[in-house]
Amino acid sequence: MNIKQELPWDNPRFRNWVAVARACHVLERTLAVKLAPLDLKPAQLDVLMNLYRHPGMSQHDLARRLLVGRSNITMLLPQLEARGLLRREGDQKDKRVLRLTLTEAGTELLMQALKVHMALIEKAMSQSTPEQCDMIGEQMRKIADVLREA
Amino acid sequence: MNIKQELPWDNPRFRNWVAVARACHVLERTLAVKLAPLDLKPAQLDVLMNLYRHPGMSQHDLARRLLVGRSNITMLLPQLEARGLLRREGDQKDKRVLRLTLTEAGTELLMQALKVHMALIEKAMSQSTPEQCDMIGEQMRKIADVLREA
DNA sequence: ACATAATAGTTCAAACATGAACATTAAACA
DNA sequence: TGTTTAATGTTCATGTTTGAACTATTATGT
Repeated sequence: MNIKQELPWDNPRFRNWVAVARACHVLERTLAVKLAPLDLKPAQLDVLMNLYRHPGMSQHDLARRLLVGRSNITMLLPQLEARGLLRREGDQKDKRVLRLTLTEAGTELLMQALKVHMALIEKAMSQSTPEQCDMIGEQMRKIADVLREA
Repeated sequence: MNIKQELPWDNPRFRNWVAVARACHVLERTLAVKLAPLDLKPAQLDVLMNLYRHPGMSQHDLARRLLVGRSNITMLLPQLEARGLLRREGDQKDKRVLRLTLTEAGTELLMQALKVHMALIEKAMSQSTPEQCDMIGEQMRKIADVLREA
């Protein structure tokens, strides 16, 4: 059995996915650098973005959206709350859950961070035509769906 | 000024990149689970893959390829070396550098891990036609190039 | 040759993420 | 109703990642 014949690097799907992973990794690292002046990490930006789009989320929902453990959220939020970027208020109907909302300051900081994020993505995706860009997004959404059932 | 007009979520490039990031994240998490039986983490698999393709690499080169700090490598390698998966040998010409090579056992484990990784990628990318897949890889390589100059 | 710069790797403390065990509250159901 | 099961969030111990300071070695410039 000649193992070389089965090497993943000969497989287009493998090579191309490696490229995807690399691009993600590079953009994430670059984002971290560009976000540093705002004293914000990519993970924290993800929190703010999700709270902006889904105000009143519970911590559990937030954790699932971020693909992260609940305890991670517990450790992450107090920093942001102490900076006055978000509020945690107990739900009246279900006393277990905490409802999360951005404050004015949180929204403000988010908008600044989004400018940075957006500029980076523009730079990255300016290589692709709108059609290519949409196709990539479509495929990636399919991939996420397929894998979440795995 | 109506801030809503500038919201990134209205921008296709932004939305589509978010999908890319999500897909990467999901695949990475899934890979971690599937790799657990081999007692291997994604980061460790990356090390093995790079040493397989570039035998005799220095730790510094490895760190740069993995987009990670040098100290990370220093912390990562002893575990793998203790498991007999790789060797670290001092370069004769330059006594500062350590040359890294996979052992037989390391190559063996890598092949098993690659089967797992490959199966996952096959499942993910089976959604795309070969043409779409190649196009995605091509765009992603461009993105990585553009950003590394940023 | 000598002093200065740069490079490879290590160490260490701090930040961060993870998962299991736990307390509290709610839902299911007998 | 009362008991069991499940869900939410926290705590804590463990492991990982990071960046700055450090040692040792090589390159550069005078």
